[in-house]
Amino acid sequence: MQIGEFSRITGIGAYTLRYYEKKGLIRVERDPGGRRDYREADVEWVKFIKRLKDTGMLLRDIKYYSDLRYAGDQTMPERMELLLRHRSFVEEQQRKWEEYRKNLDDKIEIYRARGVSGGL
Amino acid sequence: MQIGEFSRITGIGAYTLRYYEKKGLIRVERDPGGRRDYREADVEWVKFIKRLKDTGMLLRDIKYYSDLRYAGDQTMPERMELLLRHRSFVEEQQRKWEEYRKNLDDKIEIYRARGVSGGL
DNA sequence: ATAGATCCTGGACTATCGTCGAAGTCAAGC
DNA sequence: GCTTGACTTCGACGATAGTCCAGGATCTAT
Repeated sequence: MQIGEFSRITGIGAYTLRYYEKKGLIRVERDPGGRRDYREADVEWVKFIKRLKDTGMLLRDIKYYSDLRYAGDQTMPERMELLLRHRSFVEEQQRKWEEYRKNLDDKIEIYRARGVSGGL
Repeated sequence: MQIGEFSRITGIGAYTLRYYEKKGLIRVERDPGGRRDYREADVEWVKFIKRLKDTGMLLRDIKYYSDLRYAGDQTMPERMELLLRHRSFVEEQQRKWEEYRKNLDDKIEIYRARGVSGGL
C-alpha cells in the first residue's frame, strides 16, 4: 500500500513516515513507479515503534532495535535483552509518576486547607 | 545568594537558570553589582518547576503558572484549577505507562515462549 | 490526452530546551 | 593595585523530532 493509506491506518503523518525511513527505523520497498510500497506487516511494526517512542525511547535507540530486527532471528537474544531493559525503564517511570502524583496531591491539599499560597 | 550557589543547591545549571529567567519562569532581583540575588524561598520554587518539567509540562505552561504565582494570592483559584488539571494529566500518564508495561510484557512473553520474532 | 490527486527527493524551516563563547564587570585576597 | 574567579549580557550553536515546500514524476479517471 502507498504512504497515504499507510499513514491513515497507522495514524502517523506521511512526512514523519518518510523521516523515520530516512532515519533507518523502517525499511520500505518501492513499486515500479518508485513509490513506497508498505506491507500489512509494517502496520504492527510502526505501531510498535510508536509505543516505544511514546514511552520515551529515543529514535536512535529504536533504530538500534530496528537494525537487530532486520538482521534476522539470530538477534533474538539481544532484542529480548533490550526489551527487558526497557521494561525496567518503564517500571522506573511508573515509580516516578506515582511519586509525582503524591507530591502533587500534597500541594493540592495545602491549597485546599489553607486557601493561601504556600510558597508554590 | 548568587547563581553559583543557587545552582549547586537546586541541581540546575547556571546556564539553565538564566534561561528560565529569560523565559519568565523565575524572577530574580539584582544586587548593587548587577548580579542575580536568589532568595531561600526560590529554592523550593525552582524545585517545583523542576518537578512540573519532569512530568511533561512545557515551559510555556509553567510560565503561565509562574505568572499567576507572581501576580499574588487572588490568583489562587486559577492556580488550583491548573494543579487539578495537571493531576488529571499525571493520572492519564500513569494509565498510559501501565498499559504500556502490560503490552511490553506480552511481547516479552512471545519472545520467551516462541523464541522467534513475532513481528517485532 | 489531460486533469487532478498522490507521490518523489532534497533541503529548508520550526519548536523545544538547553549549552556555550566572547567580551566585559565586579569583588576578594595578596 | 592587580590577579583571579565568578558573574553579566547577547547571540550563536546543538540535539531531537518533526514539518513543510518546490519542482518534478506518476497514477487514475474521464
